[in-house]
Amino acid sequence: MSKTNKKTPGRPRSAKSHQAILRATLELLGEVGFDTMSIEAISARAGVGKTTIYRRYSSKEELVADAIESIRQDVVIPDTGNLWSDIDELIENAAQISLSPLGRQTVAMIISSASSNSQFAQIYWTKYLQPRREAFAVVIERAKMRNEMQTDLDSGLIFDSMSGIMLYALIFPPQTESWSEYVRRALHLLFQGALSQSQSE
Amino acid sequence: MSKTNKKTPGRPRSAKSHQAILRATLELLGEVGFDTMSIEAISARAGVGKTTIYRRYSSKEELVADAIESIRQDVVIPDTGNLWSDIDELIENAAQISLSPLGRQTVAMIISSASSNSQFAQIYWTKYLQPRREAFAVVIERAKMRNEMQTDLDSGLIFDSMSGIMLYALIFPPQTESWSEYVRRALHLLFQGALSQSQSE
DNA sequence: TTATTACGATACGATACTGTTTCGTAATTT
DNA sequence: AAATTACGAAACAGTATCGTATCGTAATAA
Repeated sequence: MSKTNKKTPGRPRSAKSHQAILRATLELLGEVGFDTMSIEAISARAGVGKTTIYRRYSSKEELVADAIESIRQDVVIPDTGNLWSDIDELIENAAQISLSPLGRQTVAMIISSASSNSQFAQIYWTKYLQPRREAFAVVIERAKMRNEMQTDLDSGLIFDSMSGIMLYALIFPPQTESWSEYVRRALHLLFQGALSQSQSE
Repeated sequence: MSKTNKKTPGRPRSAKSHQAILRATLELLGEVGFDTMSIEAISARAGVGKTTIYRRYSSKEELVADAIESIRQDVVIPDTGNLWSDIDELIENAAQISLSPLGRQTVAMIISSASSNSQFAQIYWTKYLQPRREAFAVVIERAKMRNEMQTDLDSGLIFDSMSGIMLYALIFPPQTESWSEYVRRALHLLFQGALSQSQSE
């Protein structure tokens, strides 16, 4: 029912144009942000007619949602055998994604829309954060089994706190150290209480 | 050298108009956000001519910065004699400010500008967060003196972590409990590690 | 009173984007 | 070959905002 079934007559939609549109959308989103970005600018950069975009998407929201969707990365579940090594991997992973212009603008979009309509925030939560939150639960579970953590802690709450700290560091970048180092230090503070008493360092 | 020295000839600028402009700016900022907000709309709502605004401010950024500046609240330093009571007060205070539409839009503005130009983020940091960060250091210092906390902890880092958690909860509001309750729970997790061993609850 | 500045209103040209339509051409199915 | 659909380009009317300029009026200082 997918590619093999080419029953529609007429010229098919160009996959090349489609890719170009998504690419241009992401680039502009990162450069100027959602509000400032115009359909005209997207079509110009993609080298396609405005019509081609309007034929595919009926709103900018729809287009951007699809563009972001198209680059969704696989969820990583680190398993180094040690909690802090796992966390370091997560930090590096988060750094790559969220320190990019696109990452910043995505976050900005979510927040500004969060007050009036919660569309983007909902989508982002469900499609991006939720799976990672669940993957993180596995990491925590392993740490508990290795006796690195207290067993009664809420992994979801830990994930949220970690995310919050990272988000804050994204907006107000540390002056005297790198983002990763700063986040690592903050998470260490967070986990001090989460660690078993035997694991004081 | 201020009001008493009325040496300039001609009609003075209307303080009433000035107030109306700032008020309208804040209202619209909360309602539609920075990008969507037009000078025309502000002047219309304030009941003043566009000219009057352009005479005072040369850019929207300048106007908004002044408007936000005008409602800057005094820094609160709670001193209840108990760390958790102090923190509860801070949470309630933060809830009032940041859960409002204006608070949300302010945060959104800072984040979206953080990537291209860091103007707002810088201003917000210097004028808003920095003083509160320092005030919080006092709260922590008192807690240390009461022996409620380890003495070697970095109060700035704790403040940043708290802010991050609050920010995250602002964007992705908890579904099953109130914002304040959720934040309180997260901060409890954070402070578990910060508390002295004798103060396990 | 006179000079000076601010006021609100309105008009202005300029720019930019919207979403639609029309056009001749290209690609694909039947 | 014929029918059908998509393509990019261009023109379109409509809307919105920009920042400036001009107006007659109001308020204040010298």
